[in-house]
Amino acid sequence: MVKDNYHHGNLRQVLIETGLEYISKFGFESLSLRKLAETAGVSCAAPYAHFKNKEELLFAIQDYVTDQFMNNLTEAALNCTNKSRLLVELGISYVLFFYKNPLYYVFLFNRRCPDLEVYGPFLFFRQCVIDTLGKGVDEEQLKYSIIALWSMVHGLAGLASINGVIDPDNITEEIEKIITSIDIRR
Amino acid sequence: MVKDNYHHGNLRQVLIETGLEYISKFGFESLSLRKLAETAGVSCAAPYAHFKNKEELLFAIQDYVTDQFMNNLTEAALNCTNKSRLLVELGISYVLFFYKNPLYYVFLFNRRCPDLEVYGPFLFFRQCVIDTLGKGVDEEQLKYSIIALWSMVHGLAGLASINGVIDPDNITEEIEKIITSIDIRR
DNA sequence: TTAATATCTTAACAACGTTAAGATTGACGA
DNA sequence: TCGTCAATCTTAACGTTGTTAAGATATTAA
Repeated sequence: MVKDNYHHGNLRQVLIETGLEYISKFGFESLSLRKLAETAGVSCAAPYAHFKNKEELLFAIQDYVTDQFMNNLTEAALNCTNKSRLLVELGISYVLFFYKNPLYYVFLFNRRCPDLEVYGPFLFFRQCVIDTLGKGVDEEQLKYSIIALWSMVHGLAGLASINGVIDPDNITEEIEKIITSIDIRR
Repeated sequence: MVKDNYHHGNLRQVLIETGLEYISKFGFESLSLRKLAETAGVSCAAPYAHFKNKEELLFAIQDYVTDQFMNNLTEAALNCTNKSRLLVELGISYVLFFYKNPLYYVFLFNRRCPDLEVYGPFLFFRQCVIDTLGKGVDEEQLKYSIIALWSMVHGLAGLASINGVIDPDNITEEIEKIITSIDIRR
């Protein structure tokens, strides 16, 4: 049995992208390497030429989604002309990303625990908070405020898809009202 | 092969408890029904007399942990004599529960999406917020504030075990400083 | 005592992740 | 152009898993 193309040519990227497609629909727990290989038109052992095992493919997909997430955040910051609204826009963008793809949430945050000082989305969020609050806040207090703000946005991102948390007809406005209902203690 | 006790006698509860023990150590994803059955000294098909399938056992364990979590919250509220500290104590208790058992977090919140109006821990948290803030806040504003506060505590619970978020030598104090660094907008 | 029911065992099935051994392809230097 | 070598893929097999069917054993209740 000889195929005209013995080599797939782009298997690694195809596995990542079709894998992600599956995860966004059904979650990463039920993803099967064999089915993924079959979908790509390749034998069940072929993926092992590109990934050590299933977990390493999942890590690659995780990095892929993290990039998308990060781009989402930076874009929101760039599109924000009114500096006083930076944190609000950033928060909305953060929550919306996972509201649109609830299954990404666990996949991104609760598989490979990211190290805080290397984790891009957090570093970017922190810098935005620092830029916004300026020099008006005590440095130690600022440290805790950053974690608190991040926790709020991050928590809302995880809860947003729960029935009753956000009105589906007013998503963006609802998120903004929630986010702006708390204030930094000075 | 005849055992003196053909019937295990307490298999259902044993499966729940040893299952939970495993989950707290290794997470629910790698839990195996067969190994669980073997540990209980029973054949691999025996659990199916008590649970329709593996998922239903996991749901039962989830309910079991949710009860523990709920008891944790109500106890914290009962032990709080100073009414002005109710929300702080509740938040600390909330975060600590998952700081001690990080693997419970995904297991509780991101498998079977709880309905907000039936979910005990949220209902209790909401009532505490209402009791604390009293009549001083606009009713619609209160709705969003509750979600914001819950998001913050809930988010922190998920992030707390990430390296760098909380100083391990000062856990309770750190959590309090983070929680109290934001305020409700009135 | 007997019949019904709950609980368990044995045996088997398909699907899964993974590995070993070997085939095919493409790239590159002699 | 040829031969080598690494990258990529296939085939075949292994052990583990969740699940089911058929039947055995214990418990309960009439």
